[in-house]
This record gives sequence, C-alpha cells and structure tokens, in this order.
Amino acid sequence: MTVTLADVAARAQVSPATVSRVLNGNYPVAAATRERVLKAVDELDYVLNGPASALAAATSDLVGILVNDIADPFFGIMAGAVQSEIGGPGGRAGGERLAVVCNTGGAPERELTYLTLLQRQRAAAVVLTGGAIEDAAHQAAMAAKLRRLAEAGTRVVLCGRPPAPETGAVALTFDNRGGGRELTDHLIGLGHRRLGYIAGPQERTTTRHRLEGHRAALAAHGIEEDARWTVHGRYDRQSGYEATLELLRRDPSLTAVVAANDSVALGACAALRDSGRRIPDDVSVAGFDDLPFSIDAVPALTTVRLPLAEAGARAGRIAMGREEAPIGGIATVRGELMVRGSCGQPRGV
Amino acid sequence: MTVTLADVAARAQVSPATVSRVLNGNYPVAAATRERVLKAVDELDYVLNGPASALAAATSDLVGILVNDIADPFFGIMAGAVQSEIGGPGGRAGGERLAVVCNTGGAPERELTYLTLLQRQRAAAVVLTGGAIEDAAHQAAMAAKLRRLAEAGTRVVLCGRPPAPETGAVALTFDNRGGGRELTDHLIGLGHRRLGYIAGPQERTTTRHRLEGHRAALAAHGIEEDARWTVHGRYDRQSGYEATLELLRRDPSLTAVVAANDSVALGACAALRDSGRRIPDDVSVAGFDDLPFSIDAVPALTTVRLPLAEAGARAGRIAMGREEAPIGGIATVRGELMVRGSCGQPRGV
DNA sequence: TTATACATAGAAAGCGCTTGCTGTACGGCT
DNA sequence: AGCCGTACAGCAAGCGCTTTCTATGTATAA
Repeated sequence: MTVTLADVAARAQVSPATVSRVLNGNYPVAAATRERVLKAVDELDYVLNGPASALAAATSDLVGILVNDIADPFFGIMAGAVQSEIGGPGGRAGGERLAVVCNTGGAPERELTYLTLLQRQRAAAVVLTGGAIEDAAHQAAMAAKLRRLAEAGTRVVLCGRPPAPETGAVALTFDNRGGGRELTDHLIGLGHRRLGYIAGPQERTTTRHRLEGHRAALAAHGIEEDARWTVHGRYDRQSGYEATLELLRRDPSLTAVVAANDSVALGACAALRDSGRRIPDDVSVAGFDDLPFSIDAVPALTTVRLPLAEAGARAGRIAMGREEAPIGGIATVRGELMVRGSCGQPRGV
Repeated sequence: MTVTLADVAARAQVSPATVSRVLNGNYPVAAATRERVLKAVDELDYVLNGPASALAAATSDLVGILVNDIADPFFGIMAGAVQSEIGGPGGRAGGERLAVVCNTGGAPERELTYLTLLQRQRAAAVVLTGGAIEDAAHQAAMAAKLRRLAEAGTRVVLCGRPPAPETGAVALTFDNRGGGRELTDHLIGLGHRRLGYIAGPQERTTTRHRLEGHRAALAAHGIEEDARWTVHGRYDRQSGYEATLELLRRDPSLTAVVAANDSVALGACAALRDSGRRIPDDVSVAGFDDLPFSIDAVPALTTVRLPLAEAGARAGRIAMGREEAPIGGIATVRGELMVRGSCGQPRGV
C-alpha cells in the first residue's frame, strides 16, 4: 500500500542501498543514477519512513524543547528562537530537524515524563527553558534523567535555568538575582522606602533569585523589610491583580510594587487603577522580562529586559553543536534595566 | 551499550514478546509475570525505543501542530490547548503522545516542508492553525499533501482556518468576516463615518475575511469607503504603529482605526498617543482576537474575542478521535464583540 | 479418566531502512 | 599488455520492536 524504498529502487532500476544513499547524500552516487532515483522518488511521491531510518541509523532528527507554558510569550519567544536555529525548514542549518515543544505546565512529573518520552524518541537534543523546581527529590530525578540522556548521546542545554552539575548539560543562566537587585536599586534611588514585592510560586529558582536580588538591594541601602511586603503568587496577570490588592490591604502606604514578571506587573497596574491610584504618581510599578507588550502599558513598564531570543538562539546552536559551549559549560546571561514611565519618585521627594 | 527489550527479557526470564506485551498492556499477562518484568524494567532503567516501536507497529505517537509564530500568544494559546487534549503527560487522554509544534513563520514552503516531515514521522494527527495562504499553486499543493496524509491514516484538523475541500480534513473555522462586520457595525453605531483600516498581509484568508466584514458593515450603512483608508501590514505591533502614522498622513480627519488584530491595535494606540491624540476622545481604536494583554491596554481595547483555547481544545479532541467531527466536517466558530474603553463617540456626536 | 477449552508464554517472521563489505568496470600507469 | 587504483553499485546483515501463530500447562466437562 504505502510506497517503500524498495519500490523506488525497482522503478529506478537500482538497489535499495543506492536509493538510500541518494536520499541521504553521504556517499558518492553517479549523477545519472541520482537523476534516475530522484525521478522515481518524485513519480512515486515517496516519503522516507522516519522511524525506520531512525532505527537503522540509530539517530533521530527530533529536538525537544521543554517550556512551562507555551501560551506565555516568555517561553514562546525562547522556543521560537531555539527552533529557528536547530535547522528545521527555513532554519540556517542543513538537515531538517523537527522541534518538539513540550508543555510541562510547570509540573515536576510532567517534566520528567516528557524527558522520558524524548529519550524514547532518541531525541538528538533537548533544550529546557524556564526556572527549575526547587525540590530535592525532583532535582535528583531530573539530574539522573539528564545524565542518562547525555549518555545516550542527546545533547542537553538549559536555557534560562540554573546549571545542573554533573549531568553534562550546558547551562545558559539568566542573572535573575542581578536583575532584581538592579531594579530595586533603581527604585530606592528614586526615593522609595516602602516597596511591596509580588513573588512567583515558592518553589522555583527564578522566584527565589529575583526575590534575593530585591532583598539584597534593600539590605544594601539599610532598608529593613517588613514581612507583610512580600506576597507569593503565580506568574500571571490575575495573580498580580490579587496580590496587589492584598499588599495594599496589608500596608496602604506602599509607594512601589515590584512584580515577579511583566504579566504580574500588568495585573498590579490594573489593581492600582481600580483602587483609584495613579501610576507612578501614587505608586510605582516595576516588572521583569520586558515582553513585547510591556512597552505598551500606560505608563510603559520599567522592567529588566532579558534577551530571550538571543539566549534561545544560542541554546539552539549549542544544542546542534554549531556553537561551542561556554567554558565550564555555564554562561550567565545578564538582563538590562529598562527605565520607563511606570516608576517615578514617591510623593514628597 | 543501550539496554534493549531482550535485556529486560533475559533479566525477567521471559521472552521479549512478553516484555513487549507487558509494556503495551494489550494482551493478557499473568500478574506474577508482569511484576517480574516491571521490576526488571525498573532495575535496568529501560526505556522503549520509539522508532523501533513505530516501525514494528506502523503507528506513532507524534501529533503535529503547525503555527505561524510560536512567540505570538494567538498561536501559543491554541497550541497549548491542542496539546492539553492530545493526551500528552498530564492531559486527559490515555496513551502518551508527543506534540510537535512547528513554526512556519507564515512561509508557504515551510508549511509544506513541515507537513512532509510529519508525514515522514507517520504522525498520528496534524492540527493546522491560523489563516491559509491565498495562492492557487500553494493551496493545490497543500490540498494534495493533506489528502496524502489522510490516506496514510493521519487525522488532519484545521483550527481557525478555512476548510480544505476534498482533503478529508476537519475544519474549525473562525468567523472572521462576521466578527469584522460586528466590530465595524459597533463603531458606526457610535457615530463614526471615517474609519481607517489596518489590514494584515495581503495573501491571507484571515486578512481578507476581516476586511470583507469591515466593508460589508460600511456598505450596509451606506458609507462609501475611501481607498486611502485601508493600509496593509503585518500582524504585529510595529506594523500597526507605522500603518497608523500612514493613515493619519493620508487623512487626518479619521475618527476611528480598526486594526487587523490586537497587536496591531496596540501599535496603533502608541502611534496615536505619540502624535498627540487621545483615545477614544480624538480617535477610537478597535482590535481583534482579545488576547490576554488587550484588557490591560489603556484604555482597554474594544475587540472581538475569539475562543482560541476552546477551539484548540476541540481540535485536539477531534484529532484524537475523542470527539466527533462536526457534520460535514466543518464548523464555524464565532467571535464575540467585547466593548471596552478604546472606542467611543467621535467628536461632536 | 480422557477430551476440550482456556489462559498464558514463546518462536519467529517481519516492519523499512542504513551501511560495512564485496564486487566490477574503467582508466591510467609502467 | 598487464597491473592497480578509483569510482560506483549491490549484497546482506542487522537496528529493536510487534504480532501472528503455535506450544504448553491447567482447569473444566463428560
């Protein structure tokens, strides 16, 4: 029913081996023969059987990309950049590779399951994006899995994620701590002394690092933090909205709200507006990531730009072996403070 | 080096056939034997070889999702919804399936290439999202490809895309024309008579349908359209910014700008603000899609909500055969007008 | 007790491709 | 003329799994 290599071989009057070599182009075939084969391929509408090739050659052209939430541009941008570099159609590289984008939803077990699935497919490479989950058992399981993947020849690259020692994985880590520090430094420089902080989910490295940066800035300026000033939530708009209301209830005198990311910041802005406060006159708001929409907020968000596309592209190239891994297998990617309208001096300064 | 089925069989003291049956669970195996096998699997850290399974069983657990731009939430939301339904880890369905998200970048040839790649992998199903490209040659090529996929047993679902007759593909089509019509009706109802329109790229069905809806509304109200009032651009913010400036240059008396989608609308808002106009006092702005950030624009965008997540989920279920296809293989998904602050009455009404 | 059905496990034949090795023909060299 | 190197092309052995068919042991019926 389906046409196979042998059918093509028969029609072109050559052996299956020759057809295979024409299609893979890694062995000399006389021009005339090649023509005949290509013609037969075309006439029969032949399409190689991927699984069979993969089995015989013990390689695959699948590349896995793990993301927390594909609907979030933060991940979409990185995934797109990775994909553009791994050499899928339209990419710069040669062989055609298929990107497998896996949506973990931030769930530990799904992260692991997807990795197994990718291992099962004998993926050529895997890129993991986003922060890691801070759970000892899970981290051990992940490390074991990554090690096994590496052993099986799958290149593993972490993009925007802390290093995973002894796994053979290359890490491109975002300097969340530094960015958080710089952002809060800026606010303090403007005169703020009472700053609310809307953190992400508790058990994530990204959350912790950004918060640590924030606190480091406070400490450096001798500002004693009030425990009521920190609220944890999810990395989305709604969470930002609710958290801001909570923050305001706890301490209505806050002059600034620092959000875990831009989506949260947008929610914060909405909450502030809905409660009759003006930004930045009454309360300043800061985000993180600098996603495309952040500049369209009114006022535009002051935030820390993370070079998501660049980092993703680099991760893709490293995964494909087209760029050397950084020394030590670890590189830190810094963010850049984007000063815009959503942060100003507090009243009376 | 790598552990195979045979290794597991040897350790569990059973035949490879039995191990396979335990792992696939589609043949009676005595409980005691199953235990032994599972134990061996665990001890050896065995992971099935996907390509080999696929080859032997002539089936695969890959599902392809074609999107124009993975970094755009419009597609991200649909892709995420499809994925949540196809039964990957964490999904509702049983067998574990891998979603392959393919970024076509809107390029015709990449669309085709990805389809071939998916065909090569013997994908279980393919979901194509986003508008189709209006080029006769390309459409014929696509139709042929889709037909061949269907023949090979791959289920094909179009999500937010016009039907592809005679291909066996199920289509969940967005009512872009109706939505566009309703939106412009609304603006006219507010008193607008001079409306600029920022359309998407020329050769896309989505662009054409939305524009047709807009024009139908104008015609229905006896408003003669000025050719200068329509500008084509891309589906992004920057394009919206530039197009708005162009529109304003052509006719500074416009009282409303209708954008091809929300991103374009955001760009339009920025351009209007930068040129010193207030929204909606001086000029009203309308978008399309109702992406999450649209409500955070200031003023919030009046737009047409497309149920992206619902449509994607349904497409996913149909692709998995878990929901019946609509009668005739075609269903129209309607948008909903969201009236918000970015549209108001024009001056002097 | 013997015949018969049933439950379970194994043997073996592929699935469609890749690739190391083995021809074979031809041209150039001595 | 004889030899050898080169350039192709083919043979055939798998790659690791699934699945049909067959074998064996056990329970039930006659």
